[in-house]
Amino acid sequence: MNSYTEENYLKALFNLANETGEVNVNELSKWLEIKMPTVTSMMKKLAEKKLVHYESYKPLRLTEKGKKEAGLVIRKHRLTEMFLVNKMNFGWEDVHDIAEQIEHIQSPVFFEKMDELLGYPKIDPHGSPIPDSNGKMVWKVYEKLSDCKVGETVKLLAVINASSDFLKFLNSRELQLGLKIKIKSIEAFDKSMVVSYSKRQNESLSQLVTERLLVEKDK
Amino acid sequence: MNSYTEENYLKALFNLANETGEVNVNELSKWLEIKMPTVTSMMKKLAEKKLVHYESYKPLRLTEKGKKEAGLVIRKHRLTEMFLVNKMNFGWEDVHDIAEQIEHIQSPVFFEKMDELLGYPKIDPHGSPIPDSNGKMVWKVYEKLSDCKVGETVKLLAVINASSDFLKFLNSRELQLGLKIKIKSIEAFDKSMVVSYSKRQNESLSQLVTERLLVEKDK
DNA sequence: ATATATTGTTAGATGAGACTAACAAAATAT
DNA sequence: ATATTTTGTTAGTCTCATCTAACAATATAT
Repeated sequence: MNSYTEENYLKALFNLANETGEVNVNELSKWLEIKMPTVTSMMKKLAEKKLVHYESYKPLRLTEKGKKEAGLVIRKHRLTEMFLVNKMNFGWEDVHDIAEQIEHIQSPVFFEKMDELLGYPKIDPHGSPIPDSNGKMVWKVYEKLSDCKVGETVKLLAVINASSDFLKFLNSRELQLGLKIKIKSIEAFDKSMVVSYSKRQNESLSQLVTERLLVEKDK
Repeated sequence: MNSYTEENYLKALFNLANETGEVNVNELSKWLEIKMPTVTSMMKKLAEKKLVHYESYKPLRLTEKGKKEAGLVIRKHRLTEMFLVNKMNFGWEDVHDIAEQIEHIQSPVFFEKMDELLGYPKIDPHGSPIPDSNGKMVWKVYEKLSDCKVGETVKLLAVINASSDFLKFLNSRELQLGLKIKIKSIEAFDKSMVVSYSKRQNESLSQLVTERLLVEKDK
């Protein structure tokens, strides 16, 4: 069994991993707001437990075992977010901090029950995939709205870097997952986009917004 | 803010308090399965925080502040148990260990939402009162079934010392809160009772059982 | 290619919450 | 009333997860 703290390191390693699965000590340190020496020593501990590949001065990598256990923590987090939104009527902007705590509850049956009550969801309220009970997660291939072209119509399927403030902004514009968005124009100067969706015509979205919206080309 | 550990001590002090509100170090130590020296030092810490009245070699007593904070932890515990049973379809025998963890979640809004979804319940699934948002709790005056007389008809309103095994036993006899129970006879020898309720006629209940069932005389 | 900046490690300290061993006070039994 | 048992405290140690200070390795810039 991993401690509360260890679970947080595993989750962070998973979330920060680049294409090759590597994470730097410094990155992890900043992300967790924990000083580097503490991170180093925890990495040695996780290496002992065969959860992390650790070599001095080399980037960190989760082992297969580490990936699985990290995936299971993320599963608990995302199931919780989904439960909070769908069963407890929280807004998607309010669930992160609560899920951050509930993800550490030790009770398989508690999360199984959530999963069942939710009807075995595949994605969380922000469109992120929920890992399966083996910790395996598959990201669909989405495109950033910022990479789309004028005239295209796309479907909003996920948001990334979903801070509470960003989500509140989306709420204020009635932007929610599943919406069809039509790109009317793109400002060459600042890459801001004018888009239309549902009853909203010609809303302007800055690049900071459009690069956090993940979409699929409408078929 | 009190730590996870401090919350557990407060809760234990509250639950163990006798009529005068006193608890011995030894009792607390056994209850928490934590050695006495550790308990003593935690009591000094809680005394520093004005949560406990502590004097060497004297019994422990929660301060008013301590009572309130303990009540709030118990409130979170019992709201959680109610939520698990009423909203997540857990059996009353399966909720204690999960609630024991969730009671420490730091998120007032999370528990307010539970309370709201449950319709502001006054008692938990075992019939124990749920403290109000100021930590105040009122026990109704119940009687033990073991103190009732032959011929009386009573209503089952709460269970005490509700271990999972005890609750499973009650399940097996279809004994649940709200039932009307008629006392047919009492065995002088071992104080066991023969009772009838719902479709069950002449079920025999040992004294160990009857003294854990809290009832109200039928009016 | 060397100086500088950044990143990472080692060593040692800290606080929380647990422990054991030893002792002291209070309660109980003879 | 004294001896014994039970309860409670003190002192010191341990582990976990954190920190700072100092140093070492690697990366970057001139």
